[in-house]
Amino acid sequence: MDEREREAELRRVARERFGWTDLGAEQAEAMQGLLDGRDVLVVMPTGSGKSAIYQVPTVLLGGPAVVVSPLIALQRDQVTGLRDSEAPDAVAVNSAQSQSVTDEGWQAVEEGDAEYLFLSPEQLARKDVLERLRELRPSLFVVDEAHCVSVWGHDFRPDYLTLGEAAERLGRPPVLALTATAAAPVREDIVEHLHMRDPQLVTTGTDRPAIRLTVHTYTDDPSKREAVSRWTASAPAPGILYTATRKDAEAYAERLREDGVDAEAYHAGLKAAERRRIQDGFMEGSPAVVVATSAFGMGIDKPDVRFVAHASVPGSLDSYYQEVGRAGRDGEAAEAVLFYRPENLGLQKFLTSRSLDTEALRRIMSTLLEQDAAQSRSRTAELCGLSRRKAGDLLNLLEEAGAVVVEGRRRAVRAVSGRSVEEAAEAAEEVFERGRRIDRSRIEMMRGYAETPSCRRQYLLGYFGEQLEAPCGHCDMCERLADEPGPVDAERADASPPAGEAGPYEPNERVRHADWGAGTVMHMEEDRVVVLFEQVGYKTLSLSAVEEGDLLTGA
DNA sequence: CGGATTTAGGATACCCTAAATCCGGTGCAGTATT
Repeated sequence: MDEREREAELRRVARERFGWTDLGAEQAEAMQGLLDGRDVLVVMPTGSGKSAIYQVPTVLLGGPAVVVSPLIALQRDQVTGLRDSEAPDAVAVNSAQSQSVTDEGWQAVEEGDAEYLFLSPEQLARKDVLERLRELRPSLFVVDEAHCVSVWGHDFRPDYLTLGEAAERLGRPPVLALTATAAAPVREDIVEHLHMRDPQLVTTGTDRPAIRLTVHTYTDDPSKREAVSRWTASAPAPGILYTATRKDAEAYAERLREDGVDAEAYHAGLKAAERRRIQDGFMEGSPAVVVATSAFGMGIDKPDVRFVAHASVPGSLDSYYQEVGRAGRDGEAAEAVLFYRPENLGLQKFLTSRSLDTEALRRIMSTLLEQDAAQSRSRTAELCGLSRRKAGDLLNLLEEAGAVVVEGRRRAVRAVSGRSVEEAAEAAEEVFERGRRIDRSRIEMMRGYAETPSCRRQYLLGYFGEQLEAPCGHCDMCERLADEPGPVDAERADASPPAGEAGPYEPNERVRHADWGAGTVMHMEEDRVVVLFEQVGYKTLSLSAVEEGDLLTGA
């Protein structure tokens, strides 16, 4: 079958089984890649039909799709959605449902009555689950919300880092990773940890032009709180106000209710039933405003959210834009307002300051070196007197450092010979430190966005590796510069070098720094350049200093 | 890292200031307890 016939097949299935008559070019491109047996990384905004990309090809490939989904609530929604349609059925395997439901689910897939199987990464860390999946001969391995690999894998949910092994264990079908936003380091993490091979990248672009970007800066806490409350109370609902802590979520929600706003707090400290009630209510229109920690939002696809405000800075532009992206999905005007105090970055620094048990790291390495054969992860934990969780974290680091390899059949771990315990431990420590440096540099990029003297959107898109040629005209900086009397406004808001007079560096250009090594130019301003270095993360350099010291060379 | 709260201490007779301490986000799964 040639390419044209396959596309016709895809369109036919999309129409007949799913009722979709208009496949987008990017959707079709990604589906074709999968049918060709390729790995595909898709970066597309939520609501643009990412799920279709695996749902349609699964029908043609003749084997179920294994879909990794981070939240049980999300799995439930997707299963229900597919059951209510003409499309093939779906089932989920997780701890929140009874054993009998899970058994029926497995059976349905085994008998061909269901084509999609939703699971968490934790399920895929289980030997029995992998074994059963392998016998199903899955046709696709799909990772939904794939940025979680990078955002959660390194500490919060380490099983995200072993999904690549899991895919291999169950027969290594084509791997599809889906996410709405992913800057370069996040994409690299996804590709590396899912063991993707020469993945095809399909993206529709990150920009959401209808969202107006604004930052308000405050020096003291009380005036910021007052401004947040007032602004939110008068903003057109529905909307989401993000806070950094649970306590703040409660406090702002209460204050807003006093001001007559239909607002409720949402965070992971609430009972499950309460959370569901608030989320469902928000979808239906009440509460009109949800005041939430980062716990709120994944899987929320409400088209008419009119604002997403942040009472405090998040720890990265990745998180910020992920949250902002929940506004204005209907394409109508929406507001993204950040209430900024530089001091609030301190909390984010705390939250990213994990520590490393260097003693346990050495213990694992020396124990593994003493073994004749590869050991399972849990056996390794036992031998070293560590919890499975902690040993797993450390093994992930050692693996990334190349000191430990995972052997196919049992996912068993073995120390690479020829390296001393000390060398291996130091290599793993370096991997850890690199992660910490990158986390820190992400916080600095968040600061950079809040403090940029030029167009916010240009800064934001530059961070995601996309270039906006002219200032957007739809952010507070563009508007501020336009309001000030003076010559040609657009030109003044445009901090990038004038056309025809190209700056010394081009976005996406590879460069090398004397101390920081290799990197990629992400964003240019009149007198500064933002570079993403592989080893130290994002750095903002002054162009004059760079030129004087001859700090950057082409790579 | 910074904000909120508690504790200690000095100076004065009830209170104020400074230092010390604590706390902060995201979910799965499996186990113990009603």
